[in-house]
Amino acid sequence: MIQKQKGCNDIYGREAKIWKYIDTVIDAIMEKYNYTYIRTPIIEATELFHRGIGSSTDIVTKETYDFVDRGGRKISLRPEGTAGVVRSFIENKMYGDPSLPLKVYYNGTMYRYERPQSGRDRELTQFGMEILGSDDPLCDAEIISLAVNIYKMLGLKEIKVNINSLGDDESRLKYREELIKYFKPHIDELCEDCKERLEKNPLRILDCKVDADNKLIKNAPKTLDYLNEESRDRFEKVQEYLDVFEVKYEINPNIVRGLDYYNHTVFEIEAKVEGFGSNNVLGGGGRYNGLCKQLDGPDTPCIGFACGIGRLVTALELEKVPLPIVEDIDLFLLYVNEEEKNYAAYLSQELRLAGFIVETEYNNRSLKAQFKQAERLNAKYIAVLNSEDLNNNEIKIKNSKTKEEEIISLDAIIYYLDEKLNTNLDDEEDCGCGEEHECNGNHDCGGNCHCHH
RNA sequence: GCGCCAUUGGUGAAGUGGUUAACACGCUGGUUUGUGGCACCAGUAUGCAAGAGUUCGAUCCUCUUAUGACGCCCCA
Repeated sequence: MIQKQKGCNDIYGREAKIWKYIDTVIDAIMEKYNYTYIRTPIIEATELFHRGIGSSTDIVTKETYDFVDRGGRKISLRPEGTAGVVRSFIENKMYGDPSLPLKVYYNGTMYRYERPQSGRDRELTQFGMEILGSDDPLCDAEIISLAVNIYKMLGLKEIKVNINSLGDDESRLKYREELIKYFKPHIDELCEDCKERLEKNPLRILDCKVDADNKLIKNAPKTLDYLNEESRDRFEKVQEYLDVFEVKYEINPNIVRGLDYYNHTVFEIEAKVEGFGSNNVLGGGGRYNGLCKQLDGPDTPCIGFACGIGRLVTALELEKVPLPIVEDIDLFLLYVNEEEKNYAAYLSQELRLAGFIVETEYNNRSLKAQFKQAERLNAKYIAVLNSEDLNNNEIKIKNSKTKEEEIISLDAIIYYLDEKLNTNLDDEEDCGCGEEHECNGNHDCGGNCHCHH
């Protein structure tokens, strides 16, 4: 049997509905914030990622899917979205648009050649947004608050926002040096991984799990102490705007992002819900003012955010967030003979075009089996087509929950269903009492919803 | 790249170095029921991830590979 590739997933059924739902929420809110959708290729020149993300980062040196195409070109599957967006920004000369900043969002598949584990796959879907062409701290705050609002809009409550500032390149370099200077005399007190980090990526030592309680780390110099005045002012400004947006956040000096292109504001949003694996960061981002120039474009200040959809789905499920996912059908049409089957076919089309979710039997199974099928599909109503009834222009409709059965005129069926189904909907809608009561099971919340009836 | 555990039917799974791989659910058919959902009867893995090895004989032992789970590095 041919199996799917390691770390890739087939998404179908209920899970696929959740993914589609998330997409609709994202599209809706991004439209309000006036971000336009951008779609860039999944394959890019390998060089883009080496120059963009940084050739010293693990993500580029050992985690890209690389290949040489038939024309001898070095190609990589994109491991993240920003580099492609910036490439597109430059290549299409979007920087010349007088209406800058450009606000865009993407939503697509990324690939990283990693060992899969909880919350990490080789094929992942990331949604992300970028503002290109503005250095205004308001942009930083907007991106962070927008990210938070998306999580909120989806119904997540247990999230935490961590922010930090790496400062400009000058501050960042100086800090790095100070950090090495600080740890070097104590190298023997660090864990094996940290000894390596000291040269490679000293900032990561601060985030070490083994040495979490190490006094050395707690007393290490903080990024924020090494910001120059300008950087510090801008970080404070970002916080002011965040307060305006009423975003709750924490300053976490240990937030160090993995990609080389970040400077100034960096942030991460983590899931705090019980049960998440060790990878609990839902999304993160930051400012990358140097990237555009690095890729031979004009010096353009930018900021962005990216979020893994897979982890988002996990968070939604762990928090048991009620989702508006349709998992039942309105009507199932049963039949026994060919004449009835023809009518079932005809009627199903009529009712579908009238807006109802209608199913019928395809395999000529026994009536008993058809009833079971109707039950499996969660049909709200069941109609057994009967030649005699049909000749009398009548149809027998049964409510599968109450078991009430009615014989109605065929001409009235649309009106009948409309009334019945909409009545059911009304039961579920807000009735203003604000109380918590038992879920009527008509939607997909696993019985845990807080109905505001 | 490293580590640890796992891989039995549609599903959840029990199990043993040796004739017919337990049980449950599900599914299919039948009986009964004024048209299902209850009950009863019957059927439902020629195979225990793939390959190789040890053995008289392996699903159970060994090795390799693949995949899954989790963790490390790193990261969303």
